Amino acid sequence: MKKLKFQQQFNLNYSLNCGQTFNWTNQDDCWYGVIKNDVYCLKQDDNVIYIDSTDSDCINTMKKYFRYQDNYELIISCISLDPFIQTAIQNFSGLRLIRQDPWECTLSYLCASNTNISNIRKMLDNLSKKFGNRLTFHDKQFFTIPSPSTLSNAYLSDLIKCKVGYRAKYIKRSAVFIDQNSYIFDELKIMNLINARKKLSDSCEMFGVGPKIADCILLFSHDMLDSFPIDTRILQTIKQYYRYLLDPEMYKIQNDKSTLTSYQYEYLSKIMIDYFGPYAGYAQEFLYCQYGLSDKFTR
DNA sequence: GGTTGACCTGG
DNA sequence: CAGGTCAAC
Repeated sequence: MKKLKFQQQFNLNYSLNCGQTFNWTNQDDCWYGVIKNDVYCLKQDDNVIYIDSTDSDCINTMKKYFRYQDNYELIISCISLDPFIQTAIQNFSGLRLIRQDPWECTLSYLCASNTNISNIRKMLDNLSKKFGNRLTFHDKQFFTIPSPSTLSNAYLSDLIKCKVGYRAKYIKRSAVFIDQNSYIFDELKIMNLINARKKLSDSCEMFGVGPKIADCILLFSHDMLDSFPIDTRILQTIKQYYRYLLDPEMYKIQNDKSTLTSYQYEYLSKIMIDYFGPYAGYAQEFLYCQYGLSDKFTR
């Protein structure tokens, strides 16, 4: 059992359970999860997390994963720009962005289109059980996220057995591409957000990755903290609380079709990033969580 | 270039 | 209807 003490605010439950990552489970008063080829068991007490793991270097892994070096106070003060987000920040104080492995993140969000969080969890779980490696820890079974190489060799029919539906062909094709071109993730890291998003979403090789999923990949696994993914929740939030930021021309976004055209997406993204600044991605995560709260009361 | 409908699956 | 994207107008 090792300890990691955070100097600034940190909340493990919010960070693991806010819809950024989908392969952590809470069992026996402990968060269990797999990163690459290791199992981690995490508990929080005040600003300390207690780590039990198969990874001998787990402290450093956790520091990276939970963005230990981010200046949390500074980031929060930069995005605390209006009463609405201030409320969200208070409600989810200690929520942090997570730095995921690029492929694990890509696979997760390939599963995420037009479905809900519990279903994303199930799809990833099915894929890991069928194609991942089995690990045993604390007398429990865990499975690694399957590699691009494994999934590139998978039959479409076996992917479909994992209940991923029409996403099977996205997963297969993207796995084939990443298996042979894994350097693309390094190329993306030195690009700016606009170009990186374009490269990911325009590439027909990254089949199934549009602008929204591209933004998630860039925010959660490429350190692009200005990325501001716009999903249905965020779109509703913008309509309700940030409409005043939009050009009058763009008011037509009010028509209640839930999906955005790529043009509308890029426009809204620019507006929100201009507003929230270089840490817009943190703002997005607070707004996403806040919507989860208010949704239950207003609908 | 901007719209529209189909799409696996589960609650 | 849910953390969207693709293919056809």
